[in-house]
Amino acid sequence: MTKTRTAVHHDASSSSGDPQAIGRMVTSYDVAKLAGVSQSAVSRCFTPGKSVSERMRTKIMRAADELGYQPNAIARMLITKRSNLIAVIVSNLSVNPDFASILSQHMIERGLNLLFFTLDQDADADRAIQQLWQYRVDGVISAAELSVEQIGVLRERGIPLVFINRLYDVMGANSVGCDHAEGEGWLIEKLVSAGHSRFGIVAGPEASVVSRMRLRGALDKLAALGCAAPQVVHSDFTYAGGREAMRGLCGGKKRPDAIVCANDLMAIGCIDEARLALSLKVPDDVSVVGFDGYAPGQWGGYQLTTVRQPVASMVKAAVDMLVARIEEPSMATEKRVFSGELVEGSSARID
Amino acid sequence: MTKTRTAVHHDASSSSGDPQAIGRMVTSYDVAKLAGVSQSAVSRCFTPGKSVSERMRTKIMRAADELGYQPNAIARMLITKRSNLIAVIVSNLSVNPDFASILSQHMIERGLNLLFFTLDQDADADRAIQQLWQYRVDGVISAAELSVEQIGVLRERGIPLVFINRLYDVMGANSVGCDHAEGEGWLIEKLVSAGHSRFGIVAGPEASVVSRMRLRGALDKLAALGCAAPQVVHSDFTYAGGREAMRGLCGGKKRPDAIVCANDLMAIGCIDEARLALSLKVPDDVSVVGFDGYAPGQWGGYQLTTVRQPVASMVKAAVDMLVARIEEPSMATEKRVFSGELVEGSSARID
DNA sequence: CTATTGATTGCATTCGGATGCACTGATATG
DNA sequence: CATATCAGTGCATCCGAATGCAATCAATAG
Repeated sequence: MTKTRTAVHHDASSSSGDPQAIGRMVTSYDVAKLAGVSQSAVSRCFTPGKSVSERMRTKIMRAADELGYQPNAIARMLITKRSNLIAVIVSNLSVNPDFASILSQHMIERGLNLLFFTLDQDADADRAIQQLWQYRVDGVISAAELSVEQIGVLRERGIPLVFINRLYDVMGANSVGCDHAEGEGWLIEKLVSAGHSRFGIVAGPEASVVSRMRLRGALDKLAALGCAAPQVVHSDFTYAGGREAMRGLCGGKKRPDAIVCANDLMAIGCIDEARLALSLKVPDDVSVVGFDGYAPGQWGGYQLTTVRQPVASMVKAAVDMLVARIEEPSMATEKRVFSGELVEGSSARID
Repeated sequence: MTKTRTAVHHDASSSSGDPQAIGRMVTSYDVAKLAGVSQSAVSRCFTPGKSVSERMRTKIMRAADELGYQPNAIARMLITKRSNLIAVIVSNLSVNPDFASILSQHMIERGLNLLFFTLDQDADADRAIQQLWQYRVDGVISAAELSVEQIGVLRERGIPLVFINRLYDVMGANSVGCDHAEGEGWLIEKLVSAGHSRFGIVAGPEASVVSRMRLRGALDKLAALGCAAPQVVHSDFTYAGGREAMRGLCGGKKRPDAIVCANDLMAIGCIDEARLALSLKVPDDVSVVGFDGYAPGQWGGYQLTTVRQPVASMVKAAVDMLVARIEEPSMATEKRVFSGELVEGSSARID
């Protein structure tokens, strides 16, 4: 039986006059045939940690090289039930551009590959979850918000999940994040102690968890320091949104002397609006602070005072946590919270 | 035999006291058993275009829903030899941040999924190629430069490849790109006809194909218009690199009156350097133009004159071309070149 | 010299869905 | 009424690598 099969394989591969020319895949049987060993031997040879004699290894490797053989990950996945695939979910407005790049490096080091999903519409999340399940990914890293139901689906199916930059209090949702409230508190402290008293806050969308945490941090600190309640407007995390928000905040009679933005991009918008449209000097007339560590915020024209999120540490932690969970599924749910790093730029008057 | 097998499956799944709780996967056999039909029927039911009666379809679908069945893409891939996976290769400095997002949308529409590779080190490219081959991706879109050997490997293995934003003249390399030379020519024309005569060019790295094409376009047009040879410096496509290049160009006695940058980010760096360090007015003292359509370039402070690459069209074309090639592998190699769109901002004096 | 141990190796089976083939009815045609 | 046609269906097999088990063989121990 096995012999027949091997023969068939050989026949097929030797009929190289195949016009389609895509050439039948080289399989472990082909290598086995050429090396004069069994298919099992070839398989073991390509599976780290299996016992193979040196003689056999070199024989097989020579044959494999000659044929250009690479194990078929698909077939391997089917039997081992390990795909070495990690699904990464990002929403279009989320995150840092180099997030994907950093993540990718960590994956490479661990021999994992990235199945990438972006969410533009709400329906996309369900589709993504369906797809990643069909591909039997080993785990999921999400930089986008998911509904409780969606998290539940992953939980039921036993797919390890780690949120990055979103701290959830949903059962089974591991997460890695930045302490938004703490960082926002630092900014407020700095601003208050430098004498600012009329605060304007440009928050993100009401639905954004991240925005809510940052807002809460700011409000709590202001209250703790006995400051007057700030003027709060909600925007959309974009540059244009920041400009518009600034226009709104400075329209009234008592213009704020400090603007606290939920992210750097909006802060940049605020600065541009202040300088270009409102003829205000930053930071002399108004201080502006952001949150994130978005690279353009550090350009010469802005030099934003902000809290930089430790993206590299967060990504590393997320991958570590995910891998740990894959290897030990019963692990307890865990949150890892990193402090941000205060960046004192010249966009705010803080002595 | 089949019955035995089905029975085994059922036994396993009914022993739900399983502590590991990851719960055996639900297979088409389970669904077939519950619906009282054959496994083939279930398979046909989930394969578009196969003939199944309405009665059977509803029966099967009900059973599938009840068990939460989703076909296992891995097993399907193994037999159909179609993974519905597209590898996307980007180098860390390449491209537009929203490139991935746009691409993802097109993929979703076609039922394809994205296997994502970023190249940070040179060795990464070979690793990526090895991996994507192991996963038997249906095709590759590369926004990074690959060596002729690497392209050759893909060709030999019959994996369709489309470059995006890199036009190659290598056999078998399909590509989609922007007409860099043309766009650069437009910019030069505008600048010359507005009276600029002393040109400084900030090119990208010498090795960058894109940079070379843009440089060539500028030089050719300048020569065609009978202008004096410009001063050319090579930089690295970064903000800091742009600033440094500007410092270099303006160090001599005869300062250029127009700076042509190989991308927008460097142009932004040039503008900041001019304004903040050299106390030059842009565009009064010096005009600066870029290339790309990088969003921050359009912020109020910069309003860059540039050529916007039609990213959306390019991505769509790349996906179309790739899909066509997957379906008809013998298709001739093709290049699709899009014209950019001239954006006349206020960073250059062009009347 | 024989028994024991442990490292290699091959065989047969398995993963889960797709599909060629043969078979069943039912409808359409002459 | 006999026959051609065809949509539906089940059976058996296949895709390509991993692995439990048994067999083999060499080396060490007694």
